[in-house]
Amino acid sequence: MTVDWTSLEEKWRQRWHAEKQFESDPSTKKKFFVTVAYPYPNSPQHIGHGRTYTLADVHARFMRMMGYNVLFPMGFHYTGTPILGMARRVQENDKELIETFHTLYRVPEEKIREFIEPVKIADYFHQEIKTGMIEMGYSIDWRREFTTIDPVYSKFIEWQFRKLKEKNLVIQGTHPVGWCPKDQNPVSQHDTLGDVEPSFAEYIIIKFRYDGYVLPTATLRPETIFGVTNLWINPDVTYEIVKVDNESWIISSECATKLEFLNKKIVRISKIIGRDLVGKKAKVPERDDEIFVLPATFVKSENGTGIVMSVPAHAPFDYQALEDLKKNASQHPNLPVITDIKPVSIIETEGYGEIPAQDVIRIFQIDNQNNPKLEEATKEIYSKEFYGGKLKHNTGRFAKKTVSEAKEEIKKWILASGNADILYELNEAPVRCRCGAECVVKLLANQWFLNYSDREWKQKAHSWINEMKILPEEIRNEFNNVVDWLRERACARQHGLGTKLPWDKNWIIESLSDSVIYMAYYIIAKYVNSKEISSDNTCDSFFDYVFLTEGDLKKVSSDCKIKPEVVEKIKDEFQYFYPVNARHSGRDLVPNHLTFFIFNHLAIFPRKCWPEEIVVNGSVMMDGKKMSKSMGNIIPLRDAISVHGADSIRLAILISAELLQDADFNQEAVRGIKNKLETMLDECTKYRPSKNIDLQQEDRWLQSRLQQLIAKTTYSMQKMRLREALHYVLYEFESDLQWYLKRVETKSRTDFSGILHENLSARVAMMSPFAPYVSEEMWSRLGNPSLVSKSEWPIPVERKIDFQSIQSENLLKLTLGDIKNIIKVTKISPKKITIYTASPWKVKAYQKVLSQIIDGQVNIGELIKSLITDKDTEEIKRYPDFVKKTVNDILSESREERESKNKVELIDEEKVLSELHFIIQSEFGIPLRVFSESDTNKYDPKNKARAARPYKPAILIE
RNA sequence: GCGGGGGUCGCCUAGCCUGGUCAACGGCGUAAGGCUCAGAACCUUAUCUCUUAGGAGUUCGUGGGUUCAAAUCCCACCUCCCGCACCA
Repeated sequence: MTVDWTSLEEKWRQRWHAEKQFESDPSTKKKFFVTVAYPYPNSPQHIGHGRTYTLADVHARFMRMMGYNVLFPMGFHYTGTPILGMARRVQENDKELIETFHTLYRVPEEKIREFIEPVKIADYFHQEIKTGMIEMGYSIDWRREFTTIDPVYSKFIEWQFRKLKEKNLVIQGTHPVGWCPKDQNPVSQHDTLGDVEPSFAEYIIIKFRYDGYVLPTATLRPETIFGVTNLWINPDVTYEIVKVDNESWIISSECATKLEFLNKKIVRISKIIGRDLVGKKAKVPERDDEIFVLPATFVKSENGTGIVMSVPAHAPFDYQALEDLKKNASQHPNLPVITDIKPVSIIETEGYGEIPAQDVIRIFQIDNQNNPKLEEATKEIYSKEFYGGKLKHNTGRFAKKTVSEAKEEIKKWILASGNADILYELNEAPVRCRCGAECVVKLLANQWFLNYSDREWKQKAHSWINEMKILPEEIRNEFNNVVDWLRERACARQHGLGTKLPWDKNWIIESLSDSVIYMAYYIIAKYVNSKEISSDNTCDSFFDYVFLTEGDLKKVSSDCKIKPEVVEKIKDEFQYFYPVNARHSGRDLVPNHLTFFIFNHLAIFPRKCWPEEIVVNGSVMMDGKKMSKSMGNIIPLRDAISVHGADSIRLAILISAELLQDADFNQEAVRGIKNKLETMLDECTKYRPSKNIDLQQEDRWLQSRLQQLIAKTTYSMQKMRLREALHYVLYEFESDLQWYLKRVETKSRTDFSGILHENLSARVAMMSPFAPYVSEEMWSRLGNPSLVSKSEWPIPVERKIDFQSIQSENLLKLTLGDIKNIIKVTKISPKKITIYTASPWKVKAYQKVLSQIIDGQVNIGELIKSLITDKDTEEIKRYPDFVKKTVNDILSESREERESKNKVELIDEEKVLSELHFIIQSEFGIPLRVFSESDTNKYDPKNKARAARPYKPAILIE
């Protein structure tokens, strides 16, 4: 039978919708508030996105069945810059992007044309993603939907930021960014040609002085000031004399431009050619001596200031330039000093000699200053010395410090005396903006930051992280690490969609900062959507009242012009649903969003509203490979749904890995699951409830197993070990069913329909959070008029577990297995089979051994001793192997099994095993006889009976 | 470099915290058989090596150690992946 998944899903979706299944309002029930990080609508969602949402949905559905009033809402994060960049690219007719919209995302032509407007892009993918979520069967309360550019949301964010500012957690500072001088805008990766991330490094400008002028050099290694022997200047470059904040600097003209963007006041005075400076003497700051300015061709005007300080002992370029100069000393008759210049070693590093620069130059076989390998040599020595180097005695008070710690101190020291400054330099210059202009680094003045460096705030975050529930447990430590290294974070930018900073309208609140407490807004959104409140009503006192229960109801009501009962209702709803009970997200959000989420909740809300639990999941791989556009292996979720159906996808994603692992999605697995579901669905029409049958052993067994499976599945669900839970529901149930059917069929029974119905019903109920659509269908085919998503999660009943039957059926299975094994190994075709159960004294001995093992005694010698002293079991002497084998038998079973056997005490093996003849008869068509080892009249031609042990009968096959 | 997570029987994965349940779950793949006109699907069985009696041997990145007992605990090493910021 083939199933029409599309219409099956549609049918149940409509019923859920009609019955308002997932809309939740405050009630007298316990609540459970589960949220997921909302999507950024700049593309349709793919299988990978589906994982987090599916996980959260399963959680929501499970808790609903456990009797909670579950709220699972969804919003859309419009704030941010990527959509802006995309709109610009559409306007510029970017072929690649339009092609992606066309073929991969299948956006209609007329829509693409609208995409020059950023909000249209967001709106389009918003609807696309929402439809996908509905199709996936997510049990979302859509009345609470919103976007982050809704006016009321902005009011809410303004409130949030005023609160943070009141608490001094928003501070102001200066911050460098990649910048397009033409667009007058910061640039990120999306804005550059070739999508280069405009990264930059901080250089320290060190001011050497000559004749009233400053000769600045830029370096990454301020600590090497102690090893400077000379300056390098390019004799052929024309430098500029520039007034920089009341000093006269001699720098390249490129450098002058860079400085302008770093908020320096620049006045260009005149020019000077490099060679005119050669041979001059410059004063070294912080050192009471002078050095010569020497010529070098490796010096480029576009790098740094165009002047370089020379540290030949530790910088390969400098060493080589000096060597080159010495070789050609005859060409510089006016510079007799050059032969006297010697490298000054100031850092010692394991693996290097006195002059590390010389060492690397030898290793890299470099012979002149224009050799490209010098770059590599420089990098190597830099990193080795930075992490492993120590400053020598000739570095004053910094002696003996490691380079990594001294660097920062020395920088501060020189800066403090006014002999240094800071220059930012793009790492991979030139970086070009999409508009074509070359990017620079701009120092944005008065940038706003969230002060995650705040000691007290960090402390608070740490202690809550240690207290809250975090799944999986392994990730808790990572949160603590993040809190430790987090520092000030820019929380506003100058372009993008979003809310303006309330006290400084030039800034827009950045997207990772306006998405940290929005779960509270889901309560508000319902009333915005129902038009009961609007942005005219929502002032700070309203939020104070609803979220913090601060202020006076009457005053709030008149301030906001909302009826007091409405204000009160909203407040009560918030107070009912908050805190967030579970927040789900991918692990990529641990170092940012999830941690900010904790920080901000602690800052703004009272203790009772702090989030209770975070659940983190890994990502999804496609056939073992990372998903990426360039690999072309991104499958839009909606495409996958139309091919495989939502349920199969949900199961495939969840069953392939535990929480934190990357899940692998592959087509074969999905198909397998789909077939399995179809078979199961078929089964659900076969069985009907029935009463009053005579329960046989296998019936009691199946019922007991059901209880055990319910207990195990429930436990796994509570730990969010969904793979494991699914495993029980899909596979362990299956194998139990298989055995049961074999048993009843070989016994030619016809009265078991009710038993299977009971079993299947529980199974379907437990499957419904995972595969909601098909479970509804199964549920209804099993004869239930109501919805399974509204049903109760099965409760395991311990007293329904009959350990006797469990042991009995196990004995049958094991014995059957042994018989098959013997037949396989001996390759005989059996004519008849005889089974011998162990003598009563062996059973006694077994029980003694078992109970002693449970008490922790595994020493075989001790066990034998205690058995011999007991008259009932003294016969053990004649069977030296018995104890060892029995101990092994017992140890090779689970603790559970042992306990269970210990509880049962003894089963009548002879009686149990006689049941086996049904199966033997049906499978081999031969007779089976059972004797006790102690039966003196037994048929035992090969003397096999003596090998019998409890739970391990002896077997004779002829 | 710092921080985090891995390396398991063809592939993907579970087990590791709390040592004996482990030749190690399950899925995929492969092979044989059943069902079928045939196929798909489904079901059964097998899938480290050896074995004419239910057994034995060698395995869980490598090398040591602890223990009656180690995939699991400890130490060292090799190796792969991810994050390191103003970007969602």
